[in-house]
Amino acid sequence: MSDNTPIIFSPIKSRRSFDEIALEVKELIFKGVLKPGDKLPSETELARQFKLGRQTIREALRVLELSGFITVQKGYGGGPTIADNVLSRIGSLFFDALRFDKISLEELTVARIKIERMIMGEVFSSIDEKGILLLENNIEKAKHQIAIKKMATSENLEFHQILAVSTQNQVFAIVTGAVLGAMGAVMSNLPKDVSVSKQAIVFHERILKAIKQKKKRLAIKLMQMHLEQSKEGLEKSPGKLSEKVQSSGRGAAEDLLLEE
Amino acid sequence: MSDNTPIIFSPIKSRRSFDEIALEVKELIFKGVLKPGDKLPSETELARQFKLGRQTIREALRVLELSGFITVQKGYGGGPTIADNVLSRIGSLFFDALRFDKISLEELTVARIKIERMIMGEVFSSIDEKGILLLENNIEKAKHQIAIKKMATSENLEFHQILAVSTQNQVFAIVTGAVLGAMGAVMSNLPKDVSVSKQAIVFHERILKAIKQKKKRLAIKLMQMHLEQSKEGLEKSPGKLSEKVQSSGRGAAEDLLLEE
DNA sequence: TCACATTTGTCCGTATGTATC
DNA sequence: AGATACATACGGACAAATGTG
Repeated sequence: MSDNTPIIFSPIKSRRSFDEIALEVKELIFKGVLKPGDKLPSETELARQFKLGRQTIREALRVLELSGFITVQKGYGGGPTIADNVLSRIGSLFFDALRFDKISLEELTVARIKIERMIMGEVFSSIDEKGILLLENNIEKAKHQIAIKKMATSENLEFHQILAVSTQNQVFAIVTGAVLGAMGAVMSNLPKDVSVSKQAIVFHERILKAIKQKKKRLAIKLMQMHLEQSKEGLEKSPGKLSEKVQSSGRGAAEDLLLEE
Repeated sequence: MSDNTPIIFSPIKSRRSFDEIALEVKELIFKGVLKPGDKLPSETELARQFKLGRQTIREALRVLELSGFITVQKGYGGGPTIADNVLSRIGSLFFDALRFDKISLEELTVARIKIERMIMGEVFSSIDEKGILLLENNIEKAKHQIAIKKMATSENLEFHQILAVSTQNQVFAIVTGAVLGAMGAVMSNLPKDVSVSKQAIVFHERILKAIKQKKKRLAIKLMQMHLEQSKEGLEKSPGKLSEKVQSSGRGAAEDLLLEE
């Protein structure tokens, strides 16, 4: 009940030095002083400049890394580099959230249908030639997989991601990426059946055709049918996502942490 | 081209010990062995159990903290506690993405309208008495804020979150939580104007009324109007978010990092 | 109010692994 | 192969915060 209080804000109690350092670097990035590809000084050098210990600097770098602002390479010529991974971090956190909340397969597929239906509606006002080309190439790639008797799961998911990207709205792209990531994880735990991939490709071709012909209602309808069919396929393999997705950790830590 | 491939997974090159520790703890959380509220052992104790240095443990804790899985408190009785802040982390990363100019305010608000419109459609088939009660309570809380001449921003955002939760679909709740988190971050950087909160509450009351009367089309229409109005309000504060949000950093780090 | 214990935050010095030249 | 530069990791120490008696 009290758990329904909104999420949203974390109090600004950053009196930890490494948080402040991370914040300063972020500000420099937002200002454009530091751009993706730029290299930050090494840990020891940063420690010298900020007059802080290396441990503190390291934790600041962890913060920046986990927020998608830098990557770190070791070895000669390595060190922290400004990156642009915020979106992919959002995607992977989203996937974590799915697992954390133990979302059911039912919920996931239902939400996917609604979301992709909505996106299909958006695509028509924004897709360009390049987007259509991407879709065509994707279908070719998928067909090639089938031709060599392989599943085309990731190619087929990519079809939907391309559609989301075609809305020209990153928010849709992020949300879809996250949901499809979860779907991919589910599907990777399913028995392989090439005919499933084949069915999907047929739908993708029909959807693409509808897009080319600017038949919006048809495209939306086809998408709906496509996803409903896919949903039914998934339902035949029983179980919750929370059970499906769990990597079979052998629980080394389990005993330790709980021995108390 | 190759950059269009979906986000989703980061390569598993985690040869760093702290990444592995973080992963192990995450798995325990996913499995349900560790639940929000549970306390982890102290840093020194963890170091002992995992047979690692305290520094390594600390970095693992940073990873977990930045992913929203734990919070850390200092002092007696403090230490790491399992938390459920993944959504708020996603929200703040969304906000980072906005400032990084990866997402425009336009994109965010447009996406929000489409998503909430969709959710409004779902609410009718799933909301129960409890949900309606939550909405009523929320409006009361918001009104109380206004009564004492305060903004009701977070209360008003919560209204929308409650709607998303009412769909009984966690995916919608998560997506909405992330988007609203970003909206909240945006709004917190806007000049305070109680009349804005007031306007929103009026709409919320009308929407709630429509829900009670099972007038689906009306509710959707009201939601759309409400959000369009809110969007216009945001657009009046001129410029891009990236300009608005900059905290006037005095650039202490700037000179240092660039002196090379 | 005053110690006191616990735990994070921060520092230093040192050693090891790793990638590049 | 060897030297260099860097991140990774260890151990020990002290400061600062926070709750208890």
